[in-house]
Amino acid sequence: MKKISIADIARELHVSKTTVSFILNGRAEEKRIGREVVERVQKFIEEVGYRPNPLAQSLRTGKSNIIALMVEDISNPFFASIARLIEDRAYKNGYKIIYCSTDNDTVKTRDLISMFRERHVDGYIIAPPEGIEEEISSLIKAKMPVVLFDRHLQNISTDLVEIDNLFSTYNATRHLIQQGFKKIAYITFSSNQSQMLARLEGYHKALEESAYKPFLKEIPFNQNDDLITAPIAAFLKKNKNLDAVFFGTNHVGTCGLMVLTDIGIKVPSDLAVVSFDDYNVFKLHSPPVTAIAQPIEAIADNVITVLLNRLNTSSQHISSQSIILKTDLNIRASSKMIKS
Amino acid sequence: MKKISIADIARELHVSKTTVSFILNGRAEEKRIGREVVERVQKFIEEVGYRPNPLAQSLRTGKSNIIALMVEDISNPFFASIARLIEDRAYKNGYKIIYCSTDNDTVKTRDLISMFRERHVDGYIIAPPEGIEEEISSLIKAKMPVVLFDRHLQNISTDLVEIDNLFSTYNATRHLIQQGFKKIAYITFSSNQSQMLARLEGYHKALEESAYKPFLKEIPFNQNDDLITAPIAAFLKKNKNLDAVFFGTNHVGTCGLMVLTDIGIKVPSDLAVVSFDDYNVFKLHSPPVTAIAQPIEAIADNVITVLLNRLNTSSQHISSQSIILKTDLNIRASSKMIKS
DNA sequence: CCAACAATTTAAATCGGTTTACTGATTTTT
DNA sequence: AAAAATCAGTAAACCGATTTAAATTGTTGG
Repeated sequence: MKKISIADIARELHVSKTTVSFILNGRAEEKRIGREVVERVQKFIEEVGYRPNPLAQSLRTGKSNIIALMVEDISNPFFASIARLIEDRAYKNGYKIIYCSTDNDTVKTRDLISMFRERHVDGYIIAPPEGIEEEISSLIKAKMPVVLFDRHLQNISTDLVEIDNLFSTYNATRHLIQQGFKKIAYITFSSNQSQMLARLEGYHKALEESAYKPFLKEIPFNQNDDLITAPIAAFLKKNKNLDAVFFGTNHVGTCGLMVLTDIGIKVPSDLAVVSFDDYNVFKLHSPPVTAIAQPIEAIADNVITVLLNRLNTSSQHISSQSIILKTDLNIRASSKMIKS
Repeated sequence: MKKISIADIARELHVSKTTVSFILNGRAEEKRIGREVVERVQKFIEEVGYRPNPLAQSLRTGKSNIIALMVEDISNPFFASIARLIEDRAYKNGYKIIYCSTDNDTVKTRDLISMFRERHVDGYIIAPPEGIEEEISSLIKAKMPVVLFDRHLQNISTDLVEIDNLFSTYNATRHLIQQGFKKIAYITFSSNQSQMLARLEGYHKALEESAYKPFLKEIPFNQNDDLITAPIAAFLKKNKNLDAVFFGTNHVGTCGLMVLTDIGIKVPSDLAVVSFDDYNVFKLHSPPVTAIAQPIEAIADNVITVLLNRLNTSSQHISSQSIILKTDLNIRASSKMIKS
């Protein structure tokens, strides 16, 4: 019992492939296929459970019903959660997701994009690393739907879903200041990605307003936790007089907490902590850690909605939109610190 | 500058498509294509940066260079981490990953498998929900490489990578008993999946050896945290005399910790805690929580190695293998509890 | 009765590769 | 010198759909 093809159906029912194809694609009316023929074909298709070969379809039409999802690292809970939500919506709309982790690696990302192009994926959802402006531009020029999220690229105008990074860190830093903290460090990955720059700027802005001195530690991006904890530990040991520390991403945040636990610094009595992104780790930490919660559901929802709209051709010529979402500052460290 | 096809090359160089195809596929030698021709073609291909259309290739050959990865939930850190490691190896070997979350939903999984079949994916990596024995059998019968992991299915003989679940919980429960705990509860998802049954059995076995009474709470599988925390809270309130609780999965574990925090039960002074799976949440909890660590890297590594071997046709007829990996019991709760 | 037109239906081209089966020329074997 | 084998390469079929352009058949008006 081999797979049955459109030709088999045509032969069996003594009609042409063309007729069957038209019926399959709902163009029977338009193509004035007779009532009786349509019914016969549909009945037969139903009976044998025929499903067209998507590869052949893709080859002919250029559409693959596949969406490429490119994130920094699928094992990062932020991206994993978003991937999950996007996946659900995509499948419900007849699209599959083919994903990959870019590691913020420009060369790798370039390769991946060109592979996806070859495979004729229908659309792209990308948290772009720096330096791939050209490839993205090229995709856009080729009329490919591209939705960026989490960060944007200079001079690239395409659909975008982001959060208000600058305000988020500004606001959280101000919160620390209002709590009486003065020596507030900011520890983050060194990166020129838009969201990272904006976050850093928010921190600086808040400090400047109070004329406080910044304590900045930038760590090279890496997947290996040891290469993150080590510099954090070194930094904290060198700056023992800090009274608060702000972690710029969830990954840095968890690594940071590990260091604090390790070297026996108590939160928040010894050192107040705030982190970007809000996860179980921060909620369950005792006492719980204040964190900036990104609206994961809203981000995923907007991303996939925008992309699906583009794919439905209806909104082909609508100019690209930028959606900026708000974050929540979940204030948790209960014990307010009073510096003498 | 449109995409260039094999026909274009043939025309340009005054050779046949066949010749070009043979050269592309490294069969020039075998097909006795002349040195000079091979070089001319290769040079041209290099120059124009020609890459064959994978869709056309797939259509003809039936191979897609795509691996389907079906997990319970990609946003679960256990699966996300494994996905990440698998992804790396797959891409390095010229395969792409198309993934989906099954939600342990039989119907959904069935649909997904049939979609993947239509798309002619080359191999499957599956953490199977119950009730899809038939589909898996059918895949195997069709000579599709299938690697199951995390759990297995009754009467299905295919490659498998698992951990020693029974021993893991047995061992951890014994550890609790040795610490002097007597009323040890086990909270888990209600499930007939092999790994869940084995874990439960390990717990029971250890208790029986000491003739202790089991306290079991099974919660319906769900993605929604509220539907997990609520029953846990209810259970704990009903059984105030417990002195230890064992969480059967990382998800139940994190939800469990939330409940404990919520209702103000101190770990481990009020209640000792052990969880299956070891994550930041448990490491960073203060005091840190004892947990069973699955060897994520080893699991991913074995899974993809086995699959890649199968795909390399060489090991076509080698009978299927089951790999059972060991876990680590990371003992953390320092304060030993002395019951009077 | 024939042209014009509409209503159905279809042959054939196409997408871009791979593979089978074959050709024509040269060389070796018998 | 005829037959067989080797060499170098190619035409055409094929994978399974979509789509264009055209062919049939039936109807109507002049």
